[in-house]
Parts: sequence; C-alpha cells; structure tokens
Amino acid sequence: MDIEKADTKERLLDAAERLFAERGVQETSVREITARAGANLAAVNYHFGSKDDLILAVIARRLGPLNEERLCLLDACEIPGSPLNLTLERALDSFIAPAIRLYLKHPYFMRLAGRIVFTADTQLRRLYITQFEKVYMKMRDLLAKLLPDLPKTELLWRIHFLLGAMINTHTNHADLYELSRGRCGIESVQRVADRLVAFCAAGFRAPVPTHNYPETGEWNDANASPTGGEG
Amino acid sequence: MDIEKADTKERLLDAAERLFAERGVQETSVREITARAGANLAAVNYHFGSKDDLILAVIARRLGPLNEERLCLLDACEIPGSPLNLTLERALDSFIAPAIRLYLKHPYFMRLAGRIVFTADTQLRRLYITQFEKVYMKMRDLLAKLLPDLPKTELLWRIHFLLGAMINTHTNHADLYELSRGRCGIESVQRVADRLVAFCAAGFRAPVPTHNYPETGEWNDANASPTGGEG
DNA sequence: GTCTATAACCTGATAGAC
DNA sequence: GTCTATCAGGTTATAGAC
Repeated sequence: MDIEKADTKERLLDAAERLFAERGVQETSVREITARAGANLAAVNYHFGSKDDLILAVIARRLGPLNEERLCLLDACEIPGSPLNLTLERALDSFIAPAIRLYLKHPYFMRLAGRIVFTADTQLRRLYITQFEKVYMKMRDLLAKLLPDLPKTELLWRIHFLLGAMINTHTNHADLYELSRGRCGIESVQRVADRLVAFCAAGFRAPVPTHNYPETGEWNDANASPTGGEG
Repeated sequence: MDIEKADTKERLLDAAERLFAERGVQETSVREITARAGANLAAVNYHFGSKDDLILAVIARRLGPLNEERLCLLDACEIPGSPLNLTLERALDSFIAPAIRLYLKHPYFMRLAGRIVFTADTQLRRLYITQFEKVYMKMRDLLAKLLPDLPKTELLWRIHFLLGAMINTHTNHADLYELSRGRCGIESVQRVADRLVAFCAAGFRAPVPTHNYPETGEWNDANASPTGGEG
C-alpha cells in the first residue's frame, strides 16, 4: 500500500484543523477547507453532515487522546505511602507535558485549542470544557493532597493561573518567539514543560497573600445545581 | 442637563463592546449592534465609517488609558537608590492591578481584550499588541533589574507565563466562578491582584530548572528587522 | 442626523447528474 | 463518492428621501 495521499475525510480534517487555527473557526468557510483539501465543495456535507459536525470531529480527533494521557499520568502519581510533598513537580508535569508534546507534534491543533478556550462561542467552549472536566478534577484533588495547608479557594485560583500560563504558552508562542528575536524559539520548546512546571510549582508553594478566610474542606461538587449561572 | 441617554455614538460603542465580548467580533453583525443601541442600521457607517473602524474605536477607548496607567505606575517603581530586590511585588502589581481594576469597572471590555489576544485575526491582534509593546518593554527592563541573576531567556518565558495567567484571569473568570460554585466569585476579585502577584512573584524567583546556557546581556531590540517572521 | 430600500456579495446546504 | 448548479438567507455598505 502506497503512502500516496490520505483519503478525503482525513484531508478535510487536516485542512480544517490548520485553517481553523490560522484564520478562526467562524472565519473559515467550507469553500476554503475543501479547496485546500483538494476536494469538492459538497464533500464536507457528504462526509460530516455539516460544518458544525466537522468542527466537532476536528476537536475530538486529538483532544480525547490528550486528556487520556493526562489522566493516565496523573493516576500514576498517586502511589500510596510515597512522600507526597515531593511530587508537586511530577503532578504538574503530568498535566503540562502532554500538552507541550502535542504542541510539538500538532502545533495547529494546540493553537486552535487555545483559541477555543478564549472564544465567545459558548456552544463550542462548552463542548471543549466538558471534555476537560475529568482531568481538571483529578488534578485539583491531587494538588489538594500535595498542598494540604493551602486554602481550597486559593488552590482554585492558582489552578486558574496555571491554566492561563499553559494555554498562552502553546497558543501564542509565536509572539514570544518574535519578541525574543528567536531566542525563545521552537528549538527550546521541549524544555518549556520544565520551565512552566518550575514557575507554577513555586507559585503553588507561595505563601497566601494576607487574609485568612474560613475554609470548608469540600468542593461542593455534590450539591451542585445543574444550571449554574455565570458571573 | 439630564442624564437621560448618551448620544448615539457612545451608545454604539457600549453596545458593540458588550456584543463583541459576548458573541465575538466577527460573529456580531452591525444589525445586532444598532438594534441594541436603539439606532438605525446605517448609524455605524455614518458615525464610524465601517464596522472595522468601530472595532478600533471600541478598543482605543479603554486600552489607551489602561496602558498609560501602567506606564505611570511602572515609572514610579524606579526610585534610584531604593532596595530594588524588595520591590518585585510592586513592579508586578503596577502591571497587573490596573487590568483587574478595569475588569471590575468594564468586565465586557476586559473579556473582549483577552479574546482579541487569542483571536486568529492577525490584523486585530497586531493592532492590540502594538499598543502594548511600550508597557511590555518597560516591565521587562524593570524585572531584569530586579532579577539580575535570572537569565534573560528565562525571564522572557516567565513574562509569557505571567501574561497568560493574567489574561485568563480577567477573560475566563466566569469559568472559575462556576467551577468553584461561587467561592471564587466577583466579591473576591479585588483580592485577585494580590493573589496573582504572589503567585507570579514566587514563579519569577524560582530556581532555573536545569541547564545554564550562555546569555547575552542585550534584548536585541536594536538590530531588529522590521519584518520579523512568526515561528 | 436619521431613516428606508437596496445593491453586491458571501455563506452553508442540497438536489440531481455522473 | 464526486461533481455542478443553485437555493435561501445572511452580511456590509451605500444612495437618496426626510
């Protein structure tokens, strides 16, 4: 079997992934996608049903495996009886490193992923974030064990900071590359996970600013109202 | 003079700011903007010339003052002869606090600002980032003075992390609010600057991961080619 | 300044031939 | 499966009445 060219369906996914990352999801027309994939205008509707379904397929193709790897690595961190307070870096690395590796392999997708988190399209965001919730909760619980003295509210804020730092890293690295005149370039991205882990580990271990509020020990996941309002 | 209602031009800016933040720039039609502003469809073209010029006006109205305040506060940090190594928190606060304050006052704009940084629209991004460069360089130079032992490449990476953490904070705070079941809510956002400063200050002071590369002492701003390519 | 009507264009989706 | 042709609906921008 020759390598030749992939089938139309996969070529459409590749073309859409790249164009969505480069020009935006809403801003990319089906015509552009089919043109780049060397397919006919009707191909998207034939293979995927609609443009929306193509978007879902582009996301699902890579996001599922990414979060599976994270869950697997996070699980491996929980070795009973081991000195937990020494494994903060490992826990953070289990979450961060898979994303950096995927960025090296599929930079267009990871740029697209970051743009989706920061998009105003609530439907698309909701879909993406829903697939992320399991990883989030596992990491949150693991970090809570590793940092038992850190108030829960503070921990959640710091995870929020970590997420921003990581997403900016794999989405807008081109800015840093340009600003640094190539010194923070693609050849050093393999060390980015280490840098980001070091930065965030120190941040998580930082003393809590000033106040000291009463804290409950629960996440309140249980009594969650299904229709939680946004603030 | 009655408060009554602002003039059409300002009502258009307010409506556009909110709709751009909630639904996206490209996704918002002039029809929606004029409808919300209680103006006629032709009003945008009459007052601003085009939709693109309206976008510029929305950004310029608030971004200029924000960066002016940051420059002013960063300047105030440089007091000759003072113990510089104790003012890292103050330097970071000079950059972060104005953004958090603006988020409290105009949340729609700061959400829009974050979305623009993560948009695929290169023209819009370029415009936004250009207005940001002066603040960036001043903060970078100030941090370099405060952290003379930190390699320059490492410093640039850490500023990149800081930017992501801050932008995520004022753009996607609604997610954190929801995930925390209201515990990381709007009533505690006034303390967010302190939290973010503490997190990042610790990150900047963290030991450099492993390697130790030869470092030049310059930023290479001078011999910058005007058409720098993106990586 | 504000409005209506419309031009010129682009979009996603589809019917039907091959 | 792939193609052409086309539909129905949305977009920005503008000309011209008031």
